[in-house]
Amino acid sequence: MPRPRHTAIREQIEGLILSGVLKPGDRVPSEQELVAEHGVARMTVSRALSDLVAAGLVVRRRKAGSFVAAPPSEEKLLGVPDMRETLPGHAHAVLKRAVRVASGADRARLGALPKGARVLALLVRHDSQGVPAAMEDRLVSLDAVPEAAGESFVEAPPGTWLLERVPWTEAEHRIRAAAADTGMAAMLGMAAGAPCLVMERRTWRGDQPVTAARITWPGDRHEVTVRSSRGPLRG
Amino acid sequence: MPRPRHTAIREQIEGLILSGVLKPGDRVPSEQELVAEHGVARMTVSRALSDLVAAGLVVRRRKAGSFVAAPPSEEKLLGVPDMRETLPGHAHAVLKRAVRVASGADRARLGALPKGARVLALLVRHDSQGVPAAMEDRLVSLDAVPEAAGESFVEAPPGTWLLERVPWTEAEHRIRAAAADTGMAAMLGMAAGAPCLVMERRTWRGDQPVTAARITWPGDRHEVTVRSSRGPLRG
DNA sequence: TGGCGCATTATGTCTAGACATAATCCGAGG
DNA sequence: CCTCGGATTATGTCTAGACATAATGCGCCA
Repeated sequence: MPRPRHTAIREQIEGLILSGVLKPGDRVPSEQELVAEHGVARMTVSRALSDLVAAGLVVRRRKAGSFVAAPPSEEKLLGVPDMRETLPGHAHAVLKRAVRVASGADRARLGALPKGARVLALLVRHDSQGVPAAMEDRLVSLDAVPEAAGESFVEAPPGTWLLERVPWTEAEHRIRAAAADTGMAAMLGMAAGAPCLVMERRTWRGDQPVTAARITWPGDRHEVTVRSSRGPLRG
Repeated sequence: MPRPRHTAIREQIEGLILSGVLKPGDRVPSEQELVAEHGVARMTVSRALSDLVAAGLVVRRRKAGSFVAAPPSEEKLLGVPDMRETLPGHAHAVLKRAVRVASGADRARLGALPKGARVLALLVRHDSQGVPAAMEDRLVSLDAVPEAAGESFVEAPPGTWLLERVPWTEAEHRIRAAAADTGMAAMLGMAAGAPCLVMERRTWRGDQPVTAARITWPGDRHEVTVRSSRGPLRG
């Protein structure tokens, strides 16, 4: 079958959003404009926009128009709540911060990077009411997010900061249990060898790696929740 | 706005699928039939069916018709692979099997059950190439799945068996790290106190609890992977 | 009996209209 | 300057057609 026209229209707008040309809150072309641009009936562009709504990339408001949707909260991405929202009395401290040319190990964590690409490496401790709650060891590709090089991450922790700025297309989480080594145990105020929940999260924009984070939680202080549902749908 | 007609049509079919009247592989009414039944234009029922396809409840084949989709594999539910597919040389053994009236503890795990409801309690060990790989402690509500009472679970482990038969609408996973107690350590062939990944999965059909499983993996032999993506969409 | 090709059929996409509805914009009146 | 209400506008839904396409299955022919 020839490629449906509504698919072409949808992909054009997807491209604008995922490439960053259109940012959250920006207006996307109205039905009228798309009808004129592509020379199709209104139902056809309506279908394209409806599909984008279903995918969560676009929100539409009568009379106002169609807009790029805010990216889903980390909460929705996986049950991993945004730390600032969930941990009571959350604070964080940036323990290390370095910009460097990606090493072999960095490449292994982030995936295919161009030769000589620079990365930002961060080590952050998250506290809840003065008690250490998690350690975050993160790499950010400066190819994908150049503006991260000038960010101190004092205001917002890197997870939150990135999620607000960088549109992503793909995310992977790997969760395992591990025993705390002595360094980790000291930083988290727990016994060496005690069980920890280790989560590695990687995100991509298209084929381009964006960030890789390893977050370690004391096993007795945290759990990850994932909820999924199958129909009835929104609507 | 008055309730859209395509929504009413969609929900009618959703109801047939989720209530179990239509099972995976069954034919759903054709566009023609729905047009005649509801007195609407074909595009309207087409929209309803398209939404069901997007939700993964229905698959459509030209000339053949529309059919109830096979439920997603456990693989897709969460990155938790179906044990039979992923563990090389998988075998399982039912260690305990009991039918009883739900106790207070059973109620706490499964959620709201009618008074006097019966449950099936199972304890299953999963092996990979002769080595213990996981312990599964599961409750099944016999209100939701009466046919489970007569099933031995020798052929297929309970997770696989249930997934093939019971349509679900909601699933929740909680993942945490814990130290193995002596009993668990003995059954899994690991040291007491060693880290384990504990996953509790609960599923519902509508408001009705279906099953609750607690699966314990040795921390060094397993990890859970979750992948999510945001557009480009299928199609 | 067996295999091939074509008619049939259900879905997939699209059009050019129509009316409904929510929300914004803007002007009139206070 | 502020507020209320109506005109405007973009989206939401729907119709009655149309043509395209894939796949089934039947009949024809060997």
